[in-house]
Amino acid sequence: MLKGHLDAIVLAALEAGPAHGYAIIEAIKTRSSSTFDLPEGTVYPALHRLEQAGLLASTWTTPAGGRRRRIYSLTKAGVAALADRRKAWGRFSHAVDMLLGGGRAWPA
Amino acid sequence: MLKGHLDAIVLAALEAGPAHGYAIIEAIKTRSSSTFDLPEGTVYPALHRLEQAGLLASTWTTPAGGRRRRIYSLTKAGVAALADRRKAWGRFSHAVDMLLGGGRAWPA
DNA sequence: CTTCCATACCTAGTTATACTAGGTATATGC
DNA sequence: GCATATACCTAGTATAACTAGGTATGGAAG
Repeated sequence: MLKGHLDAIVLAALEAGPAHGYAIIEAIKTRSSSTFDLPEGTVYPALHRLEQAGLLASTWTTPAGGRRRRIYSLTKAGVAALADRRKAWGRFSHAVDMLLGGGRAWPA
Repeated sequence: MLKGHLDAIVLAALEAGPAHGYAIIEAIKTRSSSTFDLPEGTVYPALHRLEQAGLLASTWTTPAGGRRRRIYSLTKAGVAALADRRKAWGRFSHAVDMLLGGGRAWPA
């Protein structure tokens, strides 16, 4: 369960350049060493949501002798949102690390 | 949004010893440097859920001249679950770090 | 040559979870 | 005596992730 962090992951996947949905899924799987093998039903709606929110833009392409693809790229707002999400992830994961790392006794 | 990780946080808060709900909320706030200032409506239902699942046990106490408190403690299953959740968090956060840390170009 | 798999997209509906917004009650400080 | 902090609770809401389907093409295997 990625709840709340999927957007950041998808945005980050597009940081290196535009890509289509299926490639994004593969990239997330590869770059997470298969920790995240996301079903399409998770990623496609997320892409639509992010486009709706103005963080992504898309165009249809049909490569020579290929299937139609929808290419997504980060908008300016998307780049900014990614930076925000990264900071939020840093704060979040640091806080959880503190809480889980613990094992200290209760403060008096 | 803590989705999916709240259980681990609550279980970890009880690792150092039994405590009541309100104290757990305070401890989470303190030990996360106020990153997590969880509303009661989040924590109490979570405690009930975890008790229902057999990961926590509770007893009522009334300290001298005090309000009634429900003291929660980890069960054996709760200790085991915490260990699992910790591992899951490690895998999860490491994977997200890889994905967000990136910025590399697409592999050919 | 056809059958299967990988590619590539989609959505309606379910589920689970965190949160909102209330409510109750006691002890303490001003 | 009134506000604040302590201490508990629950019904309802929002929404995100996932399940489980559906469509269609290209290439490989048989």
